[in-house]
Amino acid sequence: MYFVQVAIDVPLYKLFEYSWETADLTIEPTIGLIVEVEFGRKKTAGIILEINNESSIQKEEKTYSIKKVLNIAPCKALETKELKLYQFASKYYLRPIGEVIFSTIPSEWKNPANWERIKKSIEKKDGKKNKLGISKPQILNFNEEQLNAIETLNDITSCENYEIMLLKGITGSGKTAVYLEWIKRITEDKNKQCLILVPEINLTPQLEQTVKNICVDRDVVILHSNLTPSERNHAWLKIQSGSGQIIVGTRLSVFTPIKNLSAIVIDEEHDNSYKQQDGMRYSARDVGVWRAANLKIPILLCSATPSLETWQKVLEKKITLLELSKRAKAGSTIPKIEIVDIKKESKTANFKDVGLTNYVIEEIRQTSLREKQTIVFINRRGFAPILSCEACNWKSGCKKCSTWKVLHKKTKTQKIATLQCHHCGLIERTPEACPDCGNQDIKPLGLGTQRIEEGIERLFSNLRVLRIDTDATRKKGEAEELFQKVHRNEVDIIIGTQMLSKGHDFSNVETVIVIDIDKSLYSSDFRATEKMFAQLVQVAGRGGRGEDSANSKIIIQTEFPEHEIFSALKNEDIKVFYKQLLQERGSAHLPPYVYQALVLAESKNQEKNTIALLELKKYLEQTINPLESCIIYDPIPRGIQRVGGIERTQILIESKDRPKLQKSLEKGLDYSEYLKSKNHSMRIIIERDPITF
DNA sequence: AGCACGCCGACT
DNA sequence: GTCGGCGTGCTC
Repeated sequence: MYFVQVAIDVPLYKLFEYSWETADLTIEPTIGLIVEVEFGRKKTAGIILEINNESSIQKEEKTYSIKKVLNIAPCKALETKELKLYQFASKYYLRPIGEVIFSTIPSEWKNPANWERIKKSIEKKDGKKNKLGISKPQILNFNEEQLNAIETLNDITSCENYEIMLLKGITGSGKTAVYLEWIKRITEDKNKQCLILVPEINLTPQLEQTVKNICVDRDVVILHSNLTPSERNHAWLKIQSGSGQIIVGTRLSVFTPIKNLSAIVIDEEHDNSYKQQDGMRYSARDVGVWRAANLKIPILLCSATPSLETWQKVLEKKITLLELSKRAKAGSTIPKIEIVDIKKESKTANFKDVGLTNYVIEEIRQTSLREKQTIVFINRRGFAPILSCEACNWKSGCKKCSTWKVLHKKTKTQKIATLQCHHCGLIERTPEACPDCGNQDIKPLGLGTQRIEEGIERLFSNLRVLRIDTDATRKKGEAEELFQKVHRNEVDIIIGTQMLSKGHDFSNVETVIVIDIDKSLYSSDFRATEKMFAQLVQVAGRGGRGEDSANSKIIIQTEFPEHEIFSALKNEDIKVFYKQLLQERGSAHLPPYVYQALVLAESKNQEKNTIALLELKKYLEQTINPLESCIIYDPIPRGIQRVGGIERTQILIESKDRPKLQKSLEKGLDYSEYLKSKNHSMRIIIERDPITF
C-alpha cells in the first residue's frame, strides 16, 4: 500500500493525498499516471506526482483510495520530461501545477466518466487504415542562400545538442521551405518527431498542405483549439505513440507530450499571439526554448522581424544567426516604399470621407488598369470607432468598459446597424438619434474597414471590392474561402485588418496601401514602434510576390513622414534600426535589459484594488532584501481601466536578475492569497514578461 | 474553479 | 409559509 500525491485541476497550490491499494489495482503506482479520484462530491481526473509509503495526513478521517486508472496506452501516463516542463511552467508563471497540466490535456479526459467511450472510439479509429495522403512530392529549387542555411541547420543538428538558432529572412525569402527541408531531413529517421509552432489558426490550413507536399510520407498532425474532441484525442494518441512525426500547432501545442521530440520550429517568433493573455499567461516561444534546452535538441526561431529579446541574444552570440536576404521566387522583388504626407492632403473631400489621399486613389486606379490587385490595410474593424453627437458632445462610450462602442453598419450577415464594444462583447442597436439630446444628426468619427469598403465601392464602382476582417470571417472556413477568392483573382481591391498580413502569398497583389497608423507611432507602449515595424514589414511583404512585380509598391499614409520607422523600412538591412531600438531600451532600463512582471488586481472597486496592491508593495519592500534589486512601482490603472464592469489595477515589478524577480514574485503570490481572502471577489493575477500594460 | 451550506427577500 | 439570491468556506 502506498500514499500518492495527486495534482487536480483546481486553482490551489497543493496536492491531494490518496491511498493506493496495490492488491486491488493489480499494478504498482507510477509518477505521471492519470487516475480517477473522488474529490469533494465529484469524481475527477488527477495526476500522480509523488509516491510515499506513509500518509502525511494526521487526521483520523476517512482516507480515500484510488479505484481506477486511465488505461489508454500510450496516453495513460505523462512522462518525466513532460512533467518537468509542466513543473517549470508552474513555477515560472506562478500557477498551480494541476491547472498547468490539465489545461494541456484534452478537456474530455478530465471526466473519468468519458474514459471508456474515448478508449472505444480510439480503438475503432485505430482499426481503420491510416490514410497517408499520397500527395505529389514537391521538388523545391533553392537559391544559394537557402542552401547555405539548410546546410548549416543540418550541420548543427548532427551535433545532437541544444542549440538555439534564428532564421532571419525578408518576407518572401522562403523561410518556410528552408525549415521544412530541415524538418524533412530530421524526420527521415522514423523515430524522430518535430514540432512546428505557428501563430494563428488562420495560417494553418495552407501550411498543412505545404508541409505535406514537402515532407511526403510523414504523418502530419495539426493541433489547434478548433479541433473537435475526437480529432483532438486522436491527434494526442498519434503524437504520444510517436507515429505523428510532424506536429503543426498553435501556442498550446508547446505543452503537448511528444514521444521523441527532436527539433522545434517557431515560425514568426516575434508574433504576439504566442503570448497567452489569460489563465496561465505564458509565452509559447519562451516555453519552447526552455523545452528544447531541457531535451537538448535544436530550436529554430523564424522571422523577418525578430523580437528585440531574440535579437539581443543574437548580438550576445547566444543565438546562431542564419540569414536570407533575397526573395526566393524568380522575378519577385522587394516592393518600393512610399510615404505620403497627409498633412498636405487632409483637406480633400475624399480624404475626409474615406481617409485616402488623391494620390493613393490614383495609384489604386493605375494598379487596376494593369489588372493587378490592391490591398488596403487598416487595423480597425467596423465602420467607425466612435459615434458622436455634434450638438451635445455625446459619444458612444460603453457603460461597462472604459472604451468606445464601435459602429458596425448592416451587412449581408448582420441585418441592422449596431454599436459594439470590442472588449466586453456588448452589441446593441444603433440609436436613431442622440440618446442625450435627441439630435437626429449623430456622426461616425474615424475609420474602420467597413467605411473604407463603402468609400472604395463608391469611388470604384466598376471594380470588385472585398473586405477581409473578423466580421467577414466569422464562420468556419469562411476566411479560407475569402483568401481563395483573392488567389483566384476574383477581386481587385482587398480591404482588411492584420489577419490579411499573415502568411498568405498573393501573387497578383501589386499595391499595398497602409492607413491610420499614426496613433501607434507615438504611443505610450514602449513596444509600439517594434510592433508597428513588424506589422508594416509583414503587410509590405504581401506585395510584389508575383513574377512581374516591377511596379509593386507600398504606400503608407502618415502625418509623421520623418519618423525613424519609415527610414528603417526603406533600409534593406534592419540591423541598424534594431541597434538603435536596443540602445533606447537599454538607456531607458526597459526589456530586454530588465525582466518585468505585473501584479494585476481586478474587482468592481478601483479604490480597493489600489489599497490591496499598495499593501502588497509595502509587504514586498519590507520582506525582500533591498539588495535583491527589485523595483516595485506604485499601483496604476491598466491601459484599459474597466472591462465588463471590472476595474483593473496593476503594479509593475522589475529586476535585472531573473532569479531575484522569481523570489519576490513567489513571496507576492503567497501574500496575494491572503489579500484575496481579505478582499472578497478580488482577483489577483501575476503576469510574467507582460506585453500589454 | 465548482459545489454546498447558510441566512434574508418576493411569490403560490 | 417556501423558492432562490449569491456570500463564504472547503476540497485528500
